[in-house]
Amino acid sequence: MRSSESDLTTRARIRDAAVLRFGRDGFDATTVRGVAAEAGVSPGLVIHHFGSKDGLRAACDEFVVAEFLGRKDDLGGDTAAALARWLADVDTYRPLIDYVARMLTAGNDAADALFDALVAGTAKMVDEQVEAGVIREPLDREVTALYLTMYGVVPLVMQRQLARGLGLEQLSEPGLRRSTVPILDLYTHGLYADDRFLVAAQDALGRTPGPRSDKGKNDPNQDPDPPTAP
Amino acid sequence: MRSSESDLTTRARIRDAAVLRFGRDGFDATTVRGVAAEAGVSPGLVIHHFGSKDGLRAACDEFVVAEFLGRKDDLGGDTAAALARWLADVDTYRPLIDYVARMLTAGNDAADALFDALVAGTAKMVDEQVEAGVIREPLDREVTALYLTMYGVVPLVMQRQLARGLGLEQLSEPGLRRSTVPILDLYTHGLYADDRFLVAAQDALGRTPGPRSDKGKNDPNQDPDPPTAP
DNA sequence: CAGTAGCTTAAACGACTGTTCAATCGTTGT
DNA sequence: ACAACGATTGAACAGTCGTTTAAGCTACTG
Repeated sequence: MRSSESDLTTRARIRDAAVLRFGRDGFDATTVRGVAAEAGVSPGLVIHHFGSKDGLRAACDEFVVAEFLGRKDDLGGDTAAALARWLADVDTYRPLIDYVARMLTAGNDAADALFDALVAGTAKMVDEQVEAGVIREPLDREVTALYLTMYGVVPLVMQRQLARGLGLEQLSEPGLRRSTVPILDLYTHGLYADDRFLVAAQDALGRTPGPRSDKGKNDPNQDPDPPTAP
Repeated sequence: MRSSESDLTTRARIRDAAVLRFGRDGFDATTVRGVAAEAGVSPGLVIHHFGSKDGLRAACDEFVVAEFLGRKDDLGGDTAAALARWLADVDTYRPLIDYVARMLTAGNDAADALFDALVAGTAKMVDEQVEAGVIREPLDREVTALYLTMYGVVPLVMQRQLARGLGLEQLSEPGLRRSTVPILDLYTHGLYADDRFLVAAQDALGRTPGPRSDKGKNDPNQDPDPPTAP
């Protein structure tokens, strides 16, 4: 995904064309013939190099993940930094971003491995920064790291809706810039003015699923995040 | 999506079968023949009732969205409550949940309309609860509502990864229960121990994109959420 | 009872799909 | 120069897809 045109192996050109198409249109909607046309070769050559369409997908998975994790195989490294690096330059990395976004909602083994690496990276970061006093001690580090990871990648997965919500044609760096401060504000001061919801949930869930939840329950104000269920 | 078997119009049975298949396997991977088999009818009948596979999708979109927004067409209503209601009883609503999750990453007009309704509902809730003093005044209500909406639906969109991260086969009510308190903790106390990141970002972005960002920039600790870009 | 309108089916059509295959081209090694 | 081998192509194959069509079935209306 660097040189714009030739001076690349034909195999690499096909792979790049596939990353582009898979990311832009999705795996099912992309045809071998389409990839071949994008790469300027015949359909048969695509199969010759990758065995099958699924083999092509596997090669793309491997390439994009390696590109994303920066080729250093020490998982749990700087995944968040890599994500930020990509998003800071969304126009050049768009094909890779789109591909990763598709992967994260795909549901195959490669996608699972990628997500696990992201969660591991976030968990490592949480541990380090809690140690350093930058982050509060979360009530549940594991679950917190899991949700922080999901919150971190959801702008990729839902980039269409995010761009529309920001009033943009497509995701762009200035658009994302507008998000930075409000999100840091949320992560710094939280959303709620006090801890009444938290206390209510702790009261209701702390004991074995009991009856009396006379406070957290049917107050008209529901929060927009995952459920509570008395 | 209520009665388990018959006493339903054939058209409704086909529609329910389609919601199930579209949600479980995705639109492209679902065949008209598969929907017909699921509903116990012939493929031709599916087309007879809905005109085309895309017509079937449109009917499913309309049905699921109506079911989700509770049939009250006053958009911006209790969408968060509806979401919580579904997730509190994830096993019975799984087909609808899966379908909505697919919609939100689909990229058609119906999906856009659904997401807009969700954002509108969240924005309304933010306004009300800020008024009531339950929620702090966010720095940017619009962007905050947008991200709160995405954070609210990401457990649906990434339910596979969420379930895996929680150590479950598939999303279940007890699993989600474990998430409640840590998330409320995040929304109550925030993540960071102090406001150094927020202040740094405000310093860097407050003025016109200037040079001097001697603090917020290259500190080794990146946060897992969308980018910052000096 | 006759007739008509809609529900339903089985079979087929045409367009696409991933993949195969034989043949050609270009390069390299000897 | 020749042989050998991988790269590459165009055409073809078999399968699946969405959709069409003609015919049968059911149920209600006159």
